[in-house]
Amino acid sequence: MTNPSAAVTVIIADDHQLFAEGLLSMFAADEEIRCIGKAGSGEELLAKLIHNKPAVIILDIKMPVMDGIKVLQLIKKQYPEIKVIMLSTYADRNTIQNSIANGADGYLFKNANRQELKNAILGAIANNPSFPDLQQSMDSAKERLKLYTLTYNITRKELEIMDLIKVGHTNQQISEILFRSIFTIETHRRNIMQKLHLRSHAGLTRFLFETEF
Amino acid sequence: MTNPSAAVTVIIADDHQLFAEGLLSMFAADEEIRCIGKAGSGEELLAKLIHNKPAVIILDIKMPVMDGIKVLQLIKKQYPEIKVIMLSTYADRNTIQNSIANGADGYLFKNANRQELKNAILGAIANNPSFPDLQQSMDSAKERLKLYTLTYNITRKELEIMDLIKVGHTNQQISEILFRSIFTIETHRRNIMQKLHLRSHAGLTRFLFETEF
DNA sequence: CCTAAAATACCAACTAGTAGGTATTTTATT
DNA sequence: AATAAAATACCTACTAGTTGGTATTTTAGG
Repeated sequence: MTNPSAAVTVIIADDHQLFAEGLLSMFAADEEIRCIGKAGSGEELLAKLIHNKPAVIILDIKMPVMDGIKVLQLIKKQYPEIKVIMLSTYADRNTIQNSIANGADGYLFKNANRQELKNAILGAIANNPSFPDLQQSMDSAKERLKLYTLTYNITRKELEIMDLIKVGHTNQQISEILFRSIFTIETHRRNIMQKLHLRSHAGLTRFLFETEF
Repeated sequence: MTNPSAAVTVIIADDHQLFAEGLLSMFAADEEIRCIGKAGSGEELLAKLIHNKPAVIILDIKMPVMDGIKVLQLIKKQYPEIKVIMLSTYADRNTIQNSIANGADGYLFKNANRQELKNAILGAIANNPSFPDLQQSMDSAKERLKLYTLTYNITRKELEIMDLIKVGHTNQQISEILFRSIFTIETHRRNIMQKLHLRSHAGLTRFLFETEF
């Protein structure tokens, strides 16, 4: 280490031990980043913070019982000086905006790479928060469409509706959001289910989450 | 390294780069295990295997487009000598049994720790596959019940029904599985939704997946 | 410009789940 | 043995989603 005192201290909160331990080893040899702990739940993290305050927290959004956004709120209320980077498996516009609204200092996907995570950490302490860019989101949406088109022949509109179904909207709500007749939405939905070989709404929701759609 | 030639070669297949890279660094300093690659999808993995055969593959079950079980089948068909350890976020009895039926050499949860993963890898090459134990599953079910009871006051029966809902069963099907009246299931479901402050089936399914229930 | 695919819209009959009730039986705990 | 919680069961009216049709308009590609 060239300058150990300058290393950014980090705590990782993720309910998957393997993931948390992986990140720990990832930065074990890093001079700029020093992981000083991990937590398997929001509760555990908050307890740890009482005696051990890092510069940055890497916070998984999807955790049992207390979700990441709630934990973010509590941290920012009690320790506004600690930077928090949210980690998520997928891009939900709502969650991203919620994170921003609650003072997160970054938002990263789990399929980011090591360098991107490091940049996010260093960016956070430099008051340079990084969030998924609109343009980039569009690109990944295109990627996804291409993928789904190839395997299931899902069209642009169908994908759009799948997103809205995943967020939990009913056909009625979707029809209002898209300014279309509910019959149109029903038709799209029917086509989606046919293409994915599904038979029920539950099956569709299941598919959307299981494939990390 | 005391004996480099004896190191078990491993390839990791997971669509989350951070996770895969984390595991790579995790065993970077390990003498017994040598990670020789990673893949972000089933397709990428299969392509890699043509020129680069490891002793063990660590295979995430939940991957876009081609799911882990399908990948497992293809691997075992073409390269029966390669050991495959399945990785999953949660314990779905069906998936575990499917993995066993298709010749997997182990099944691990993502909230296992480093040592458990290492044991699974070494166990796999020693023809000593490790799968979630029935007794252990029961214990984790109890843990989960305790957790949900504390936060939401979910009862044993309600938890049982939540499991069946998650798998995609309708009230009718659940009533047949449990030999109970459909009215009973409806009542339970209503109580579940009330306790979790949810208003629709979609919301419930969403909850079940988002909280990694 | 033509054409095929995609998106739009509608109808009717049906199945599944929700909401607001009530009420009995079973099980666990003092 | 008393009691409280949990599990069971039923009814009605209602909302949401499914299925099997049909048909028109828009859009993108050759």
